[in-house]
Amino acid sequence: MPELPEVETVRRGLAPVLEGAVIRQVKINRPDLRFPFPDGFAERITGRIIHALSRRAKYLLAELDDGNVIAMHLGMSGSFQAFPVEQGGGEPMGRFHHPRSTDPQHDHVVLNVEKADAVSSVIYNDPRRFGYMTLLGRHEMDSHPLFARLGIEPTGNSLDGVTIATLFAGKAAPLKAALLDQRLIAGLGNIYVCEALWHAGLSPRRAAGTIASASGKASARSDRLAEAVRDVIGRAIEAGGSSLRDHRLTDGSLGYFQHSFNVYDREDMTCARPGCDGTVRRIVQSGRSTFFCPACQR
DNA sequence: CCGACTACCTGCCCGC
DNA sequence: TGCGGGCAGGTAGTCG
Repeated sequence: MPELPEVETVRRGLAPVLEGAVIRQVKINRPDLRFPFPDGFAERITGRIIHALSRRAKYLLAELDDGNVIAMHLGMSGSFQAFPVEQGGGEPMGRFHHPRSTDPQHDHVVLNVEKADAVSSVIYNDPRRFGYMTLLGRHEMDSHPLFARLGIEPTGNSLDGVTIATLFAGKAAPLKAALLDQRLIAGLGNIYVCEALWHAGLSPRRAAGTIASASGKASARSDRLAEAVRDVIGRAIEAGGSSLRDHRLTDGSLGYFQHSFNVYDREDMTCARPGCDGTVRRIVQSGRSTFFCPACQR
């Protein structure tokens, strides 16, 4: 599922429930996701207060009051949903499968949290288990292997034509691969790379090093690409991400950016660019589908 | 170092 | 209806 816009959507959905909440109970339904949970994971986060829920690239970060950070990656199929828990009667805090969970088989982690006397269950579901969670010290963030080599965020103003020209200078790899490389720009995935290249009118097969001017500085191409990336990511976040298959917001509703796709999953359809009569093609690059219009993406 | 490829895991969809 | 193959939003590890 999730690229940066989906993770940011999850963060915005969970923040009101988690920020300022105390973790009352943690249930881990299996020893591992993609990687084993750290030793004592459940015990070490139980009783902690979550000061802030932030995001770096495709990682969700729960910053705890003891200086540790829970880093969570959703892999391909991870999702969170938050449910209010009725209090009084029964033992709601002890419940693992929430009655409203639609896929209890893959509910791997349940956090019961309390904030202002309201109790919520926050459930992590992940059928393919490519996601993972770990716990690290706040001050380890810059040196930790998961984060040390992450590139710049594609949001805000940090990504401009100069930056992207510099990052891609001398690269023989195709633009598609360079944009997916988390060490250069962190947070893009298959969908939004395809969409950004379409908006920029650039071929996914073009060598990344060729978007700079002859002197290696920013060019019309690098400016266009930087703007396309920022614009696609920004609009996708506003739309609540893209809901393919199973991606849902934390309240169970659907994002709607998939209705704004111009090339992704549109093989054989006519190019959406006004005045272009090209046909969207699907090719495979480094083992992954790329969708693009050969007529207007050069 | 770079770039291409494989593996990880489950579910779904399509064609036969 | 059942079955095999291909495909899926990510990335760590390996290999040339």
